Amino acid sequence: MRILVVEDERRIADDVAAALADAGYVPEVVHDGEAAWFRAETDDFDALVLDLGLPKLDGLSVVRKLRAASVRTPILILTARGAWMERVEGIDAGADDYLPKPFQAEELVARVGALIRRAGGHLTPQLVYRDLNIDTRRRTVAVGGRNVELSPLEYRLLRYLVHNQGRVVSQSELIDHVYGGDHEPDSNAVEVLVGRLRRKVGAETIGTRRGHGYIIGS
Amino acid sequence: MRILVVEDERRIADDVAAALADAGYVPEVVHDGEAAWFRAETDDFDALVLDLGLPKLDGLSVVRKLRAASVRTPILILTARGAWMERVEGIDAGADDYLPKPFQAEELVARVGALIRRAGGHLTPQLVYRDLNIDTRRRTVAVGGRNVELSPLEYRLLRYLVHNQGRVVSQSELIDHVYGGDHEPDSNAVEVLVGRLRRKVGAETIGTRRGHGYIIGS
DNA sequence: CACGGCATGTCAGGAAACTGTCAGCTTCGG
DNA sequence: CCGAAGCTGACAGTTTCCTGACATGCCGTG
Repeated sequence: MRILVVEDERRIADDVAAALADAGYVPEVVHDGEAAWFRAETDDFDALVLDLGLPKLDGLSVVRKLRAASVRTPILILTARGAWMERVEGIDAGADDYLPKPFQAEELVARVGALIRRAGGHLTPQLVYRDLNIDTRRRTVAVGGRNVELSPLEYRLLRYLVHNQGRVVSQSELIDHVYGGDHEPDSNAVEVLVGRLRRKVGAETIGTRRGHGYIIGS
Repeated sequence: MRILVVEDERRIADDVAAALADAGYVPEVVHDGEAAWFRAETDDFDALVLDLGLPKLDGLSVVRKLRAASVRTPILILTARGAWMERVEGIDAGADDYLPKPFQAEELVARVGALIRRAGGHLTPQLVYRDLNIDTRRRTVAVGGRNVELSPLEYRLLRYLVHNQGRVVSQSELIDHVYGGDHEPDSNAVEVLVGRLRRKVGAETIGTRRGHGYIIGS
């Protein structure tokens, strides 16, 4: 499931993208209205998450232009708290739902899920690699149908690898995405974590590319 | 039977609430459109009584948004005398009936009763998980057929978990939805609450995902 | 008003899980 | 066969969660 996230504030955009990725979606982020319009009209997303205060072309105009162009992708708009005018205008312009800032990442994910379900009747996003299955709603992992208990870090690591399956992921990239960046650089924490994860999901699941990083699904 | 009354004029709101309470309903009063939207979407009422001239978010928008969000609760709108435009718009927006002001309290109660009867099976007043049953109208909880007394917070917590059964719910999400967001961030109130709830409904009902949150229905 | 009861938050102690560090070992590439 | 990279078991510090005890505040009753 691909989601286009349109938000100019870097921090919020990153948070939203991370939360969506958490849930098994594939977010793409752009930072201004023109890019949003171009991407949404050119490509086919399952949903849009759209901030209203945008550079170049404001969010409402994006909604109107897309609807005028018969783009029916469900749109969730983000509005400042109490700016009810914006909400009403947004709905009028053709948005499907709104979420007042500040919001819980979980709530955004839930709303996006609801939008997509309403639009197309799809199910909970699941990440799959062979007989390994990550249910992002339950936050459970099953291998060959058998449930496996993972710690928070193990879960994030596995999710990131499965999400990027077929690609080699370097240790520093993992530190960025699993630990949020700040971590002792010369530490074997990742190696230890990978080891523990392998014991739980099966050693053959995660491959090592000596000197490059780790990979799932060679 | 729970009725959400949305009316900004204090006197009218009180009268309506009193009349409904007399008739055996359980009224809840809010005074602006945003609160109405929040309560009606979050919770499960048997009917809405909705004034049109509201602060923050007008009544018609509330109706439209609720219907857009698939909230099917029957809605009775209150309109000024002779404002037939409003009535048409209200019905168009998805309201089920209207009552021109001024009105007799008895008539309002009668109409509300008719609405609820007409709605019949639309609502989901029962939340169920295994042998645990929540009657949202009576606000009662039964486990294995035996009634269990819950405090207000315990009830809300349980309802939220059952409503989201099969999904891991983080503590911060619970703080948002059970406490309405404002709460000391480093407090173990949620843990204590969960503990007390477990003692009442059976410890095995609520699972802990260490580092992730709580879940019902693993 | 004093009282008790109830709901709920805070705190402290402890158990269990989580995770980083380290040292020694294995494996791989050249 | 060597060195570097990666793996692993053991250990310890930290975090998370649970629980009982206590404090506080509210509310209805006598």
